[in-house]
Amino acid sequence: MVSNSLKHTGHDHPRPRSAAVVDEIVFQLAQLGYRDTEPRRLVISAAAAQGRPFTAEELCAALPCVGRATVYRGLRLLVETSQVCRVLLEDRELRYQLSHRGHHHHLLCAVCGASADLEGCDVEESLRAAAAAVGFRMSGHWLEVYGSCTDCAAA
Amino acid sequence: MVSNSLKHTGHDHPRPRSAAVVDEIVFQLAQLGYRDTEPRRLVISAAAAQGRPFTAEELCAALPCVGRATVYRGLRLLVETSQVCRVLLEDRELRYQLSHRGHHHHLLCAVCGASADLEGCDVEESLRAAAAAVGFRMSGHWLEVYGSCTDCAAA
DNA sequence: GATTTTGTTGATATTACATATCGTTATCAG
DNA sequence: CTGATAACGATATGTAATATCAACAAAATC
Repeated sequence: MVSNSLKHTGHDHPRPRSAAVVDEIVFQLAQLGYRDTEPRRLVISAAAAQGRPFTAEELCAALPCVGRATVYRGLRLLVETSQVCRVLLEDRELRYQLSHRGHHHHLLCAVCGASADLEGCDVEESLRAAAAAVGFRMSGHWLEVYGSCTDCAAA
Repeated sequence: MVSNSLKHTGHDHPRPRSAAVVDEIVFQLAQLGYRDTEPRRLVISAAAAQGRPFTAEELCAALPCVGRATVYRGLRLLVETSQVCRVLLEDRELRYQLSHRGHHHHLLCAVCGASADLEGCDVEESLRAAAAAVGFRMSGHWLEVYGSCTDCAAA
């Protein structure tokens, strides 16, 4: 049974890295009362296997044996529990990717589609101050940065 | 003829402010080779009449006498020519609003839907530096700030 | 281990939003 | 005025996501 092998945490046979990620997320969900199901594991596994930000449809295509509704529901659940975060492309296409941190921003390569996390940037306070100047009380923000990654900039 | 009265720029009868805005935008479009048509003026006029960020559907509803396709085309033209800018709500709903400036950001009230422009905030350089630290060459960014306006914060 | 409870699944229909098509119409240059 | 062509609009089509609901399976209870 696949789910058994995924639950297995021994070291005798090295498993793909992603399996550990799936186990971890399933565990997090269990803590919140969400069940451990085969289709849900498949969705998580497929999401973890993506090398770059992906769309819901791409996940559906990668999981022909899982119903569309289940993929969408699973993805929404992952977003709600902050296991996956939304990424907005320059052409405003909505994509997703695993998130390992809390609040952060993305650097998106317009050429190859790669994504990197933006570190060491605290716009938070300067935004809050600018908002206050206009009488706004800031509660959140959304930021995406577009450009080209090292490789694509070189080529 | 309505378009004639709109073109009129005399001062004898004070016209609604928005008429001047429409004339200005129509002029800008003419500079770019776009024709001055009645339906297009209606779209621009309706967009200018909105008190807050609006959706394409809202414009369609406000303009029952103009075809949907025309409203969508007009809106897209206005975005392409930077006369109108896109606003992304927290629930990722896409809205529009007249833009009087070049690049700027929006403060969006989650309660009443009001929007204000964010001034005196230059995240540009700090973002560029943070991106460069990861090897990215930044070409642009998208930022929306959410919160509550003065009135809604008080209530 | 069997049974009950209830969250979950998935085929399908439906909704919402946006664009494509294409014959007709209106604008504007000459 | 007249012709070339941009623009219009009714409609069809496409796309993305959700709603429905009977059947199912995971976890709890007995």
